[in-house]
Amino acid sequence: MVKERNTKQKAVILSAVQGTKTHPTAEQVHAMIADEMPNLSLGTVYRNLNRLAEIGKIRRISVTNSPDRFDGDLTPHHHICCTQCGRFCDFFDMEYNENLDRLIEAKSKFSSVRHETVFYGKCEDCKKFEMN
Amino acid sequence: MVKERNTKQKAVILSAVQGTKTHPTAEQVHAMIADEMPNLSLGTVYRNLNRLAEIGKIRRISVTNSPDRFDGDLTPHHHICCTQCGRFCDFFDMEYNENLDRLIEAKSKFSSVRHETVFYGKCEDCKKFEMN
DNA sequence: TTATATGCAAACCTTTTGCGGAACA
DNA sequence: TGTTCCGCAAAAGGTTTGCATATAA
Repeated sequence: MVKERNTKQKAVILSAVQGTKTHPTAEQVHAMIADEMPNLSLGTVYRNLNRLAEIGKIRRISVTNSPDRFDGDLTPHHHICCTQCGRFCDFFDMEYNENLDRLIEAKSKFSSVRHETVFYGKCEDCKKFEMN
Repeated sequence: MVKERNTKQKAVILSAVQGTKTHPTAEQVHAMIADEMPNLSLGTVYRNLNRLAEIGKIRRISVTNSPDRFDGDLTPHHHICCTQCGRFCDFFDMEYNENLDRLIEAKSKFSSVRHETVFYGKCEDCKKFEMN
C-alpha cells in the first residue's frame, strides 16, 4: 500500500498551479516557485505534477509542438492553441459534454472515459501579422 | 516561393500512413518501410510526416505519455486512448462537430479553427487485468 | 524508525537540425 | 543546373530515473 506524504514541495507546487490561469509548463511552474523555494529541483516538480494529475487534483494537457501544460482549474472547459505562436488559452464559453463520455462507454468497451478537446486556430495577433 | 518536390521517400511514407489504421508513430512508419527502403533515415521520416501534416494530407495527433501518432484517414473522427496500456484506436461512431469550430470563431478572435478530441479511458483488457 | 520524497545529475526518448552529397525539375 | 531533399549523426528539448540523503509519519 502506498502512503502519500504531504511535503512542503507538493503543497507549493499545487498552489502554484492552482493560483494561475496561464497553464504553465513544468519549467514555468519551477520558475514560479524559484523565489519561495530556491532549491526545488525540476525533477521534483515533474514528479509532483504527475502525481497531482494522476489523483485528479490538476489537469495535464498535451499539445502538439509544445511541452505539456498543467491546469489547476478542474471545472470542465476547453482550450485553444494558436498554431502559429503557441498562445494557449481557456475557452469557457462552451460546455463540456459529458454525454460524449457516456456514449463512448456505451459503444466501446472502454470505462471511466473522459475527453480532452483542444482547438487549434490562428490567433488575432498572428492573423494581423500575416496581413502585412 | 517554395517548390515541393515529389521524392520517392515522400511517396512511400505517405502511402505507408495511408495504408494502415494503426496510427503509427514516426518510428513505426520508419519500421514499416524498412524492407522496401532500407536506407531511409528516421530524420527523413520525421521531415516528411511533418510536411504531409502541414499540407493536410495526414493528421498528426499528440497524446499524453506517448510519441505523436500519424493518421492517414482524413475523414473526421475521434480517437480513444487507454490510460493504462496506451492502446490507441479510432472511434467513428460519433460525428465531428464542425459547429464547435464555427462557434469558437464567433466567440473568440481565432480563425481557421479546428479541434482534436482525444478520449481517455480504461480499455477492456486493462479492466479485466485489474479485476484479478 | 522506516518508507517515501527530495536534490542532483545522468539517462532517456522523441524530435529537430546542420551539413555535405544526391537527385528532382 | 539550381534547389530542394536525403542520409547521417549530432544536438536539442522535454521528461524520467537512480542514488544517496533528508524528512514526514
